[in-house]
Amino acid sequence: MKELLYLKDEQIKDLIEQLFYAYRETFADPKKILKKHSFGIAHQKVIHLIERYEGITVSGLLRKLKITKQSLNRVLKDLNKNKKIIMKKGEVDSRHKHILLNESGKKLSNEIFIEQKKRIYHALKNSNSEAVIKFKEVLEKIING
Amino acid sequence: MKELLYLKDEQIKDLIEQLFYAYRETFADPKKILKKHSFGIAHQKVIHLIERYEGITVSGLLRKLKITKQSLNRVLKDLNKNKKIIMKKGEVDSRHKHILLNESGKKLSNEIFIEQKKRIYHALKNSNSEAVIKFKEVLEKIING
DNA sequence: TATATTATGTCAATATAACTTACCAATAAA
DNA sequence: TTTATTGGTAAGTTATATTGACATAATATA
Repeated sequence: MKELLYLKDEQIKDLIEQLFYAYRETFADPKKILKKHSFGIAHQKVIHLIERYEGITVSGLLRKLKITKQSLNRVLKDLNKNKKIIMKKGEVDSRHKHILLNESGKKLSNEIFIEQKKRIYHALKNSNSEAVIKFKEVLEKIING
Repeated sequence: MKELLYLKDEQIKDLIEQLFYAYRETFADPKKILKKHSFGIAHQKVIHLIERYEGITVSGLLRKLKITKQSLNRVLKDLNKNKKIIMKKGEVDSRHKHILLNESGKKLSNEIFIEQKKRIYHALKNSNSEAVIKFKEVLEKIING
C-alpha cells in the first residue's frame, strides 16, 4: 500500500486551512463597497447569484445558499428596499418569483466583482492555464463530495 | 493583447462561487460532532489551529483568525470550561500564554478531522499528484493576494 | 373535483459569531 | 523611564442564521 505524500494527514489539514483563508480573503475584499450600502456578505452572495443566474427563483437561491427562507428573505427585502433588484412573477408557473438585478443592482454587482477579481486574476495570471484547469477540477471534486 | 479563456470574467466568477461552496461543505462536515459538545465552527477553527500549531499564543491565534480578542476569548473560555485545552505561561516571555490540546481535546480534534478528511481525501485520490500540487499553488497565490 | 404538494411570505423567539469602545494589569523593549 | 506588547474583561450592538408555526396562492395528482 503506497502512501502518497499529498494524501498525508498533514497535507490534508494544510489544505483545509488554506481553503478557509482563501475563502475568507476573497469574500472580504468587497467589504468597503458593501458597507457603503449597509450590505454584508449575505447580500454579496445573493447579488452574485442573481447576476450569474439571471431570473433565478427564491427556491433556486435557497438551494444554492443552503440557508432558510427567513434568512434569505431578510436579504431580499434589503435589496428590494434599496432598489437593487426586480421581481417577476413566473409566466409558466405563477408561484415562482424570478429575481433580476436592475441597473443600480448591476452597477453594484460590478463594483463588488472588480474588488474580488483583483485577487483571483492576480493568482491565475501567475499560474499557467493547466494549473488553473487542475485547480477547478479539484475544487469541483471537493464540492461534490 | 491575448485574452486567456481562464482569465475571462465568467471563469473568475465561477471560481469565486466554487470557492464558497468548497469552503462551506468542508467546514460543515463535522457539524454533528461539534454539536455533541455544544461547539460551533468558531471552536472548530480554534481547535484546528491549536492542533496544528501546538503552543500557539493568543495573539498568534488572533493573527491567523483575524477576529477580535473578545470573540476569541469566548471560544477559549468554552474550550477551557469543557477541558479541551491547557494553557502554559511562556518561559521566555511570561506575557505569552501558550495553548495546547489535552488528551480530550486531541481526541475531539481527531474526530473532527476524520469527518473533514473524507471529503478532501476523496477529491485528492481522484486527482493526480500534479493536480494536487497545482491546486495548492493556486490557493497559496489567492491567499497571498 | 378533492386532496396533496410546492412556492413564497411572515411572525416570534432564539442562537452563534462577530463587532465597537473602553479600560486595566503585567511584562518587555526602546 | 517611557512606550509597546500581551492578555483579560465589561457592556452593548450587529450580522447572519436558526426553529417552529402558520398562511396564501398556484399547481399537480389521485
